[in-house]
Amino acid sequence: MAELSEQKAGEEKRGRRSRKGETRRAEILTAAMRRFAEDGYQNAAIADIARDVGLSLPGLLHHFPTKVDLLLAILAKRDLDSADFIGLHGSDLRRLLKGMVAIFRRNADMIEVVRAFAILNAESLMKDHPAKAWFLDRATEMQDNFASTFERAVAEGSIDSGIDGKALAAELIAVMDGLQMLWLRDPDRFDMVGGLEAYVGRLLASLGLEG
Amino acid sequence: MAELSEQKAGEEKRGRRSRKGETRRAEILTAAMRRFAEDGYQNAAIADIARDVGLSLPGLLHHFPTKVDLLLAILAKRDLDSADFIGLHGSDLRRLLKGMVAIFRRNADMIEVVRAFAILNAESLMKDHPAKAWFLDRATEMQDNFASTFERAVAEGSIDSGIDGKALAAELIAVMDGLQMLWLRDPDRFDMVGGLEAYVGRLLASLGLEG
DNA sequence: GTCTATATCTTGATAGAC
DNA sequence: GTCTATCAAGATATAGAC
Repeated sequence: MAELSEQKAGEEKRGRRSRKGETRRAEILTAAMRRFAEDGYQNAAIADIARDVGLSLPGLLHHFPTKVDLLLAILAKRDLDSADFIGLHGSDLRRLLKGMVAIFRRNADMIEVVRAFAILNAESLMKDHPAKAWFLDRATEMQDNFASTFERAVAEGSIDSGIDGKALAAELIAVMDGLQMLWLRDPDRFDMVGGLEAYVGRLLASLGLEG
Repeated sequence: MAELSEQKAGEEKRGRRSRKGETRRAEILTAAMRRFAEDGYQNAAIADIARDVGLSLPGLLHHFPTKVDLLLAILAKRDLDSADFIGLHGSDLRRLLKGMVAIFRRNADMIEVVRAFAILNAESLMKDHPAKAWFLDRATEMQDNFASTFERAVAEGSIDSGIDGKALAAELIAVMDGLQMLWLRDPDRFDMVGGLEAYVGRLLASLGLEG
């Protein structure tokens, strides 16, 4: 939260002064994400990222003073790009689940981005990782959103009152994360979208919502 | 495969000469796993591992000449320890699924080991990671085992012939991996075992195998 | 089997010129 | 905004003594 507003303030300040500066920043972020997707954050060398965009290392550090700043900028950008998911917040259960399948379908064409965030997500489990808090917050928020959608469905009587919304929310996240990992390991042979579709279909059926 | 037999040959050779040498090796492997669980393979410093067992860095390198050797020894040990899972191979579907829950229950008391392998598993997605092949092989094998159990159940007529064994096998692995990740991020608040139990229960019910 | 000392490499970051 | 030059730290690995 604090990082996000700081970041936005920084962007505005620079944006006012130079349009080309913003382009550079965006180029760097794209290159960084690609490197993080291949080597993870800790193992990627910012000197390589600099060379990818035709800069020297100090040239890159002029835009992002430290490696951590670069990482946090990527996470902040992701927060802004997550508007599509936020749009699903408040939908009914069926719509939410179908929406997640749609997001997966779109993600299947953005393997670099998916890979970067899957790697960073796992990496953030490590001790003292600078993205630890961000991924924890994001996971908690997603879980709460899903849980409240399940619970709303119970309250409206559209699904059985015996179900555990929090547990199903966690399971859904687990399935999505797990399917992504399998897909990343073998993108050509594994059908991530079909996998989620099958799971969601069976889940809806078992909740009596299919037809 | 090649690494494993090489490793076993090495162990036999040393084992014949000194029993205390084997103890040292085991100590080092335990310490290494703990470090890898915290920092990952790439980020962990073997000098720290050496200090954990009261050795200097060259002292450790006498037992494992390179860092990669240390990693491969851990993976080879894991292969030997996986006997419990192999015992489930060939069981019927119901027994296999209940067996996986039992393994999860036992794993819930071994968080360091689970964390180490979850971290290494994710890390192995990275480019040129030395454990890449091992984790790919292991995932493929598990998937094949699960799939053939599902397919056997179909052949025996105990479940519907419309089901896709390979897809369900992948889904099961995804759920287990995903639940593990959620648990590792928040071990006190998240019930990994209960999560898998709920999933398996619903899966069996939807296949008409509960009661 | 274990140590001290050292070589070598890589990395993130700074100083200061242009 | 970008560069050259440089630094300081940390890592793996080796040499050689005990």
